[in-house]
Amino acid sequence: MIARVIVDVPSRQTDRPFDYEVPLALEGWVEAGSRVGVPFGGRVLQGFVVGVIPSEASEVDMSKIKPIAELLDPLPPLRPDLIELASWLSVKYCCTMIAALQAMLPAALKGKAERTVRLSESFEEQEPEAAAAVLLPDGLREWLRRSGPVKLDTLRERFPDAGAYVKAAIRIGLLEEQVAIRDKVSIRKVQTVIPPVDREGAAEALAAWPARAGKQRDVLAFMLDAEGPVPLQKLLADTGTTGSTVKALVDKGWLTMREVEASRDPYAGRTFQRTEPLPLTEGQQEVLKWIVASIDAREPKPYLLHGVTGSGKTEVYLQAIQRCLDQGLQAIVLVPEISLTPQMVERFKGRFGDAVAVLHSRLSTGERYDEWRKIRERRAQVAVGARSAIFAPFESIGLMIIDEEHESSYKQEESPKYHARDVAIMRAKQHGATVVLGSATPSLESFAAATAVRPSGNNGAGGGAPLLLAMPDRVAGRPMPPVTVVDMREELQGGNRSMFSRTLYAGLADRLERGEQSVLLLNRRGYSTFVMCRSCGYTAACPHCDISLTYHQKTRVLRCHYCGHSENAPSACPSCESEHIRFFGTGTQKVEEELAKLFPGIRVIRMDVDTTTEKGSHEKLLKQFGERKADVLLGTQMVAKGLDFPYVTLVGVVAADTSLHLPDFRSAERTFQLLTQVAGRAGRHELPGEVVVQSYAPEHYAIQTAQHHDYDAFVREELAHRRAMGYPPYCRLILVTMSHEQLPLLTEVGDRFAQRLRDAALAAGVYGRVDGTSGPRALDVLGPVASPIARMKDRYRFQCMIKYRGNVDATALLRETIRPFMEGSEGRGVQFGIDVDPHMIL
DNA sequence: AGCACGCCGACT
DNA sequence: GTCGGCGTGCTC
Repeated sequence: MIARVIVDVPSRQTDRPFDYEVPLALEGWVEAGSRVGVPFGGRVLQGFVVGVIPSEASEVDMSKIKPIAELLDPLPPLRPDLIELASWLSVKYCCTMIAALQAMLPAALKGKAERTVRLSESFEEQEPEAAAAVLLPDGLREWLRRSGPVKLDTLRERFPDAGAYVKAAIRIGLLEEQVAIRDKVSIRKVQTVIPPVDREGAAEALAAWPARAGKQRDVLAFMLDAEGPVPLQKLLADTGTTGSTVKALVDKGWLTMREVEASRDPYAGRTFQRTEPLPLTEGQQEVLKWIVASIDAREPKPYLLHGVTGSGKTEVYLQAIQRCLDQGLQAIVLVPEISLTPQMVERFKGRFGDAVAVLHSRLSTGERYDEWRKIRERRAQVAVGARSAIFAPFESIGLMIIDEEHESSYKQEESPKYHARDVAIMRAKQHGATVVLGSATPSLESFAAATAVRPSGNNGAGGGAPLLLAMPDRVAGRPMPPVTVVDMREELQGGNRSMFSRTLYAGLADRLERGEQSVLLLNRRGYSTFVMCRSCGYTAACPHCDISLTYHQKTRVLRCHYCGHSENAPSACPSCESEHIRFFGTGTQKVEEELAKLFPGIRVIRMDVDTTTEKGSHEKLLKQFGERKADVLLGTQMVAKGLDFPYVTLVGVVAADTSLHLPDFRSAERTFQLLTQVAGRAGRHELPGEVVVQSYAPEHYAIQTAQHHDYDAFVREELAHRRAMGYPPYCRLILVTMSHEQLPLLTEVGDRFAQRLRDAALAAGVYGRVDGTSGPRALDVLGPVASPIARMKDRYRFQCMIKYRGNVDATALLRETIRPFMEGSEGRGVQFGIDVDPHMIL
């Protein structure tokens, strides 16, 4: 048999299956989805089997075909549907197959070759002369004799000069070399102790136990009470002994030890209060009815659930999932990374217990792998996680929920640059599953699709337009909090030069007096600290990238976000030697100082990049705030999402329009979403809430509509703008980024590439302007222009924007045009990056 | 991506 | 005259 293998080489030239012979010993074990080690161009690599065919069906010359070196997992990590999904991903997002496959699997399964050497056992005796000719340095041979197989890397570390000897020794067979794929983490093994088989005998022995071996007696007594194997760690902890005591009992034959597989459970030791389904409001019932009917019908159907903040979407999710489980189907819940807090996990674990696997980036590689295996081995039926959990290897999915559907974290910014929403809709087709996109502020793309305003001829994931479901009311009839918009220009004219308007100041003072809490949002992107000289205007920039360096207060180091370059912070300006060099803070620091000045003794928790880099710090800060250990929670975007504290009665937005005027067509949408989300943090419980929004452009529709909690009005305005400007959802975009070390070469290749693309579009009869008034089918190529970050890692960057609408297979056109640039001499080393449906235009 | 094979500069 | 620079080209 021949296995068709995708090898782990992230290059377009190797982006196709290679044929390998399945050794007789592995026949029946190697199947589509298996992970294998294969020889490839003089080394051993990891690869994924995407198909197994009879030997005669291979089109490769027999003499070229090598055998598979090893099989890496007993159970293939990939299911057939995931292989199919990977092909779809690689086509839709123009990425390599290996990148698509790897995106679906936990990092633990990215094994690398490890080379080991060991002394040949018989060689020295049989060929003493040859052995003598390769006099391995003193100590090296002795070391090898003692330690058995040794990692080549380790050997190089300890004997840096031994290279030539080792090579010669391998050549004549004195040393044997072995190459195997080694995973980043392995399946965790735990020692367990097994109770005595002869319980009566043990009991008798115990009765007559010598007094001096008291510890052994305790251990044996403990084990007699045990019903089954006891983990060694637990036994030691419970009896207060050490390993030697147990070992003595093992040696005497009373106990035996065994190694068993174990999971690293990130929630070990935590018990989750079992919760029962809550009674639903009429609105919730109506929505649930639709979803349940859809799950039962097992037809792939997407729903857009537009529910205002506090309308009880999560309870609907929980009951829909229950329906799935009752039907023997599995469910996936996606939550934005930032809101995947312990409270969120608790709601799912509380309802479904051990059937829940949790997948998020804060887990260690090993923990993630174990949670993933719970799914693969059918020990879990519900996956709750961030973006990549959409690839959970379930067998038959009934429901996929994407909560806070509008969140940009569902778009992956590295290759493959997929959007979890599109993947969900594709998987739904494969499984006959229902998709629920939930949000208080649905993305314009989803809303437009659900209301049939979309570019004609959807060539995306397809699956039909989502049906719009609405939950316009908060549970228990709680009102939306009133929003006051303060015109900061008037404040300034009125003589108030502080960053707080009189309204916000009064609000804060009032909460302090009443012992209630406030949330302050500083809506600011690119909130990192940077260094500037106040005398000459010098700013510290990365020598490899066109970007300012970020100042890290703790280590007093300047670091580049893009390439990792770091240097010590200067004490004087490197340009003019002035000492007026300043570290400009995040803005939140400034607000914090101002608060301390205005309200002496105020307790502030600041949440921004500086205070949340440490693991778990995010949760710790929120916990403190929840315990009312602070009066004000001050932060960036991250305070807007999913928080629910009963004593928060005031939400202030310090400067609402800082995100409004970014050169990005989504800036109004982002601003509206942020304001609406943050406003939803107030008055979620008995105490009524209030929101104060400070702005220099209070008349802007994004702010006006957010003030009135009027999503529909916002969408109307925004859609009109998008139509006029010819932006999504009235067209689709593909961003092509090109980079090279040499600028002239890059501009030349870039221009030619754009021209080729226009020619191709012209030949296909679709070339034309794309805006609100253009015809039903058109594709336009804008640029190339210098990227907003014009240089990164010593490479210049240019980009082209492809805009198209209607039934145009733009990715196919792009792939065909790009091929000669990638493979042939035409590209001349220019690197191409493709982002389909980009989110970051900047 | 690596590693090999292949043509032109600074060394024993 | 050789060692080695990294420029193309292939990997089942």
